[in-house]
Amino acid sequence: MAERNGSKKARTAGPIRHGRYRMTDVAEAAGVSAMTVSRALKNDGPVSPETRDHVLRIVAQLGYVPDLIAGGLSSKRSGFVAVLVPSLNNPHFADTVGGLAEVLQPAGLQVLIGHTDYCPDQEERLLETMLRRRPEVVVLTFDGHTTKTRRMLDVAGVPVIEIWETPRNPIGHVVGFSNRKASRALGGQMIAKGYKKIAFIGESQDKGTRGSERRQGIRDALKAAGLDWERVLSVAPPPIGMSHGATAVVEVMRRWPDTDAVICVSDPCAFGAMTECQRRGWTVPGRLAIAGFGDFEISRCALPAITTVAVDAAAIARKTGELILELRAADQRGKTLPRQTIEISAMPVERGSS
Amino acid sequence: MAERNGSKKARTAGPIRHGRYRMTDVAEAAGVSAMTVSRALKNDGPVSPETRDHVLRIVAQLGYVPDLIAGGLSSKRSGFVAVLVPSLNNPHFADTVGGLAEVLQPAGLQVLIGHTDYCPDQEERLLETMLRRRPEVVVLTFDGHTTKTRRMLDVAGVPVIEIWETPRNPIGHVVGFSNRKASRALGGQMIAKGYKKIAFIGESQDKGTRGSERRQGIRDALKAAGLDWERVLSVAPPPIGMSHGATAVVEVMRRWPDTDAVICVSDPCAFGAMTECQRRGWTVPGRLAIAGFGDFEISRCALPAITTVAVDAAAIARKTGELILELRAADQRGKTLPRQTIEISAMPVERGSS
DNA sequence: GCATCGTATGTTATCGCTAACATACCCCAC
DNA sequence: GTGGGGTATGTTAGCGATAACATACGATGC
Repeated sequence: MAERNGSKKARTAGPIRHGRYRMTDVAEAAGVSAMTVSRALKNDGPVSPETRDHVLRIVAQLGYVPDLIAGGLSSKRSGFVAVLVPSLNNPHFADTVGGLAEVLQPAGLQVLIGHTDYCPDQEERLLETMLRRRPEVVVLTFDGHTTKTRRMLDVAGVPVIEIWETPRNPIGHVVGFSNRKASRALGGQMIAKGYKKIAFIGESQDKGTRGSERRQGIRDALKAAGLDWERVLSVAPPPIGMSHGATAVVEVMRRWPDTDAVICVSDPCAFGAMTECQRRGWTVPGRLAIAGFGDFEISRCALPAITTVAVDAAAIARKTGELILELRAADQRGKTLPRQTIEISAMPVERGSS
Repeated sequence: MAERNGSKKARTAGPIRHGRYRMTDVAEAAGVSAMTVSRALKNDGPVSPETRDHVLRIVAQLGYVPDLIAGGLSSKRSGFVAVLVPSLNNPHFADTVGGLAEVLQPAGLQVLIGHTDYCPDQEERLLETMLRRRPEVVVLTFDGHTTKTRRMLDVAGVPVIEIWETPRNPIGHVVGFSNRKASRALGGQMIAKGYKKIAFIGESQDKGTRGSERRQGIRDALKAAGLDWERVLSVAPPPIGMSHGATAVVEVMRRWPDTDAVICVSDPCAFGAMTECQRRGWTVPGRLAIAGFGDFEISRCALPAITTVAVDAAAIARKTGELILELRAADQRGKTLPRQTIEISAMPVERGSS
């Protein structure tokens, strides 16, 4: 591949291999000014259809790819949306991120993804890194923010959306639901079915996480019904998976042998608990009822299917995407939107495991 | 929050809310030049320790966040690594992306993630979008690239790493394994155990995907053993999940009632098939043996545990990360690395389901 | 027929940072 | 004491695009 940039002084081959051409190269080849090329590419300003077509033909011919780093510096619009999730390896967050990306792509926005590993300090570090890219919106998944995190967001003056929970003390907009209330509803349903010795398997060091809210929701339900609410086992820091559920359920039965139902902080954990029961010959739901949270594919497919809380996860991505586009449109007109709180549905679903 | 940028002419509040300060603001406050601030922040050039500390103190005090858009334009290093995966909602790819991000973060590199939905055209579109950000390395998950995709990569002159497969016609570096060979080994093992009527449940329209390689691997094994290799069911376009496995296994038994083993393109699919068998009272592995691919958590936890192919997924992320850092270091010294092909282990694991 | 307007294009001046070069100063050797 | 070489800093000139302003020209109205 010969160097074709002879027109100007020879360019050094820097670490970024430049898409061979710059906008001025295209302009020269098309016999117009760079500004006209810019307008033709963005299809916004006034350009005659013939000029536009001509320019685009040259662009295609050369294989010119515009440089958004330069464009962003000049236009002051990075085209980035920063999205922080606790973990990518969680179908819910993966779907949320994927859904968001799909909504934003047509609008020319790109998602910058980061995962915090459920650690506020990691969130802080990651956010700082991302703010250097001047995102136009920041999306956070409720995770207990540090003081510095809040300060950075404040200083940056960037719109913030918190999702997957309705935080007590929100930073900006919210698209989510109350994990505590949803969990309480699930607990209420189990109690209504007649279970009386209900245990909860959850995560340790879960300050600020959804898991902590869910634990409290179950406790709320048990207390309200006057039942024993001490049967809480905190296994390990989030996220806990199937194998944690398996070991935890054994521990629960060792500590509180008369337990008749176990509610887990999430579906994978519940699945692990259930298979361990089956392995040991404890029938589900005969000897022990099981419930999870989240309505993952595995809960629907397991045998028996697992009682859980179904969250309208697709709606979170969709509504968040729409809100981002609105925020951006408002900003373009120099306005700011008032704080929005969008409630997402999360309902218990009774299945064979309870 | 009052506007504090009075020093120069009043700045318009553009769509990107500027972190209040620019490097010159910091320089002014510290009584040094912008260049010194830049050097202090990057900790590379010659700066006296006292100056450095002083500058960093001012930076912290003001809450200054450097602008990488401007920095990237000037230095010609975007700090981006573009990573394309078929789907985020797949524990393997999620872990790969997560692992990569962790390796690259300390080096100041940021991952730009995109998902292709197993569609070459989407890959092409996504790649074009990403190339506008001038990534320093592009990571692709083998997926059957379009001609234009290959051309764009060629023109961009950016190093490419293909992962999770060893493509026949690689674009650049490779970190992966042969899905076909691994699958063939699994098939061989099933045959050795005595299964004779083996069916395969896979994906339709799977050109260029790992699924297609796996199907061929099973066929290779069956042909080599002189067994019937026609029992192949292509259910739906990738990715197929648990529910597809469930419906497919029923269809397999309807078409070929004497089938004694079913190998699925992936573990979730195998799990779905297995639970459906159990639901119908077909014992696993008594009536029907089941195997999957990938060694997902679910295969280890299911009852019985599912025979599968264990891929050293963590190694893919680690080796790819290391290769990226090497490529970058080489580039910094103006060199290019010769094409690397790094082989990852992928071995059949026999479990209770077969 | 001339002022007025709107459309299509070009010109200029940044955007915020860093590479490359320039300078100032200090220390040491001979 | 003078030259050479190092270290710490400053100055200048872009990086490649776009916003904002300037211009050219044809159409329209009276």
